[in-house]
Amino acid sequence: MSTPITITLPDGSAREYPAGTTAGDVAASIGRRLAKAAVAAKVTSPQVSGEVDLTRPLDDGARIAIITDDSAAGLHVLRHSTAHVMAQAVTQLFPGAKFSIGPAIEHGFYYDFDLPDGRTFSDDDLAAIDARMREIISADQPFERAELTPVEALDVFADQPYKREIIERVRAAADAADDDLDRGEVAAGDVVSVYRNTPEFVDLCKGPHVPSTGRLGHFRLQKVAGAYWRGNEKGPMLQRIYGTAWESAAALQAHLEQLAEAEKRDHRRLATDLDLLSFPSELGGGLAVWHPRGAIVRKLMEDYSRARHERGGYQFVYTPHLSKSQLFETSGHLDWYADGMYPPMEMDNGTYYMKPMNCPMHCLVYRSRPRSYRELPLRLFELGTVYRYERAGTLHGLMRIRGFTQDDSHIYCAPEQASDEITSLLDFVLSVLRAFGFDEFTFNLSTKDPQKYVGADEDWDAATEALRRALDRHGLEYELKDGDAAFYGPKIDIDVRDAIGRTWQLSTIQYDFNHPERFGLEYVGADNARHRPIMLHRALFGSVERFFGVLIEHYAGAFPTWLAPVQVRVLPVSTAHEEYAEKVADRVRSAGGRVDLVGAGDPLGKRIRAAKLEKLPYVLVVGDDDVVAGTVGVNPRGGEVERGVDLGVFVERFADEVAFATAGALQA
RNA sequence: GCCCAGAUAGCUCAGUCGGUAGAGCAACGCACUCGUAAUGCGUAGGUCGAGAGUUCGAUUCUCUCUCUGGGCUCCA
Repeated sequence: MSTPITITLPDGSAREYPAGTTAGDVAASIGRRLAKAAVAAKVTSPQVSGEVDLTRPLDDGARIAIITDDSAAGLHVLRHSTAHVMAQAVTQLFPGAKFSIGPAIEHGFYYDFDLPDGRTFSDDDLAAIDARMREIISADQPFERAELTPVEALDVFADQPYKREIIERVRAAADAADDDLDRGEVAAGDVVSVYRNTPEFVDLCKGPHVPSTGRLGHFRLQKVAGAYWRGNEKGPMLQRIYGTAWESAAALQAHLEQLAEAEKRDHRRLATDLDLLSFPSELGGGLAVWHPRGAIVRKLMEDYSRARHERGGYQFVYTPHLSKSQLFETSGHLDWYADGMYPPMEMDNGTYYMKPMNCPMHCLVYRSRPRSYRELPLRLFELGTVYRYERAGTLHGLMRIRGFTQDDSHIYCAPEQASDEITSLLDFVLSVLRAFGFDEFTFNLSTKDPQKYVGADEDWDAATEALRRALDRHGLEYELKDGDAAFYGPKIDIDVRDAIGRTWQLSTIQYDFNHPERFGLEYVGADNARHRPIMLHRALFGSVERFFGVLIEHYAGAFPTWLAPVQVRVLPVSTAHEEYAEKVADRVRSAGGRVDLVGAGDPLGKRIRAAKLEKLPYVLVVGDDDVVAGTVGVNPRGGEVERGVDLGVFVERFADEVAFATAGALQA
């Protein structure tokens, strides 16, 4: 027998094992539960570093951590392995199918296929593929790893052109660093790793995988979609199947319920159900009309925004929706975003465009007269409606729309003021978002896209530094998004987490030294010399329409009382109580409440039900007792019914609740 | 823009193997006058998304367009 090897566990303890021991053996030696939950291992040794299969023999001196199925890394392995099973099922059911890539993604996996004769998948096909996958899982096929040279691998995948292309690319590009897609598919260097399940089915893959298909099973195939090979819209369109996979039936079930919950909250459905707005096809895609119920919420959002900006030292401006092309030539938008703008309108004295952004117009306001350093920072605010020609396939309810209104501000300041301004801006943004019920945020710092930028590198560096400093001053964690900046400068984007854990990108703070340059903006400094200001673009809601959509989903249509289209509904028990009900409604109305009344035509239970389906914050039921005592029966949304509440007491409580919610705007 | 799937009453959906359509809810009317999530009966409501083709006849089959949904790509 060869000499034993020493393995170090995550707690620092070292154990001895016979040579040839695998990560799976180590897991088994620690405990049955661990062995059962193990899907792969993370190993660091002189020879290997990274995630490996449980079946891989360990080297002497290796440090090892078992990856279990409920960890992020473990789920990734399960999903990736399930993707392989799906590919095998498809190649069996559709002879001649070519398979390309099949990674694990958040919550699941997908795999892209090219079916013979341009065939496409149907829903029936999905059911058949699902059934075949379950057979493969029952067969408990092993995932056997092999490492090949690229030449050998090309031979193995002789009839798989996409796999060959990946292998060729990896072989050709020693600098494959720019191609994450491919690196996920094969091992690094000049070794190509493959995983074989059966004599017939082998797939190119970096691994690791579960030891055998029997380890899988808690999955569901979800949908078929088209997807471009390598994401290139000029390339071939492949057939993609998405699925979700989890470590247990319970986790799968929980995820499916989460999806159902998200569907129930879909703002497009709720907008129809609650009569908030609609997208008439006569208008064209991505254009909405606001019904009274939606419009009142929007008005409240905008009123709140205006009140906050007024107190925040902003000055309000208005600018038109159209401009001659010259403006967008000056701003650079026609150079960079002509494709995203509505087509030009030729008119007698020139070419006009719908505005895709407000900033060029605001620059004209700035430039309308000489500016002094004493005016800076100059904060211009506008609820400015812009139009962008979003491609037809990208439109999505209020979330992606062609005409929308930005709560848009451009702050002109001296470069040395920028850092302070951004710092206080962050406070302002978060305070407004909190007022709408969001309290978890994530921050992204987007830096220069080397392919798409204007301006000097030193300016970019200084601007990025100013943003970074502001984030640091707040002690905020942020993610660096390399290359995600706008062409004119770096930015901070703020995402919020909603009630069911989804994140939405809403606010943005962008640093721009380019527009002031292009528009020749200046101010006279204390030194009596001319200086160039910098400009901060910022939006809190981003788009009022989109923000409204997010609010609908966040609250599932049950808006907080201060935002609810109808806050209080009064229901007389019978017609005899209608006169008193009118009095109650008047009283609530004069306290500023949005109130309505539904007479006793329908049974009370039916009227209550209707009010609940409309998600109204308060239903007031009034009957004989109330007429006599001057009270109301209060049925609050999500709470217990309270009979005999004094009308004055209810009105006071109600007014307090609304005042508290909007306190941020009312305080200085 | 590309791939796939759709579009029937205000909403959710059924149906027509080619002979111009039906339910539930909503609306309206009548009766009921009721104390906290669906009272009963009745009435009305549809160019079956738009246009063209095939056919004696098209909502149904074919094509084009528009819009919608899921993806891809894009997103100042």
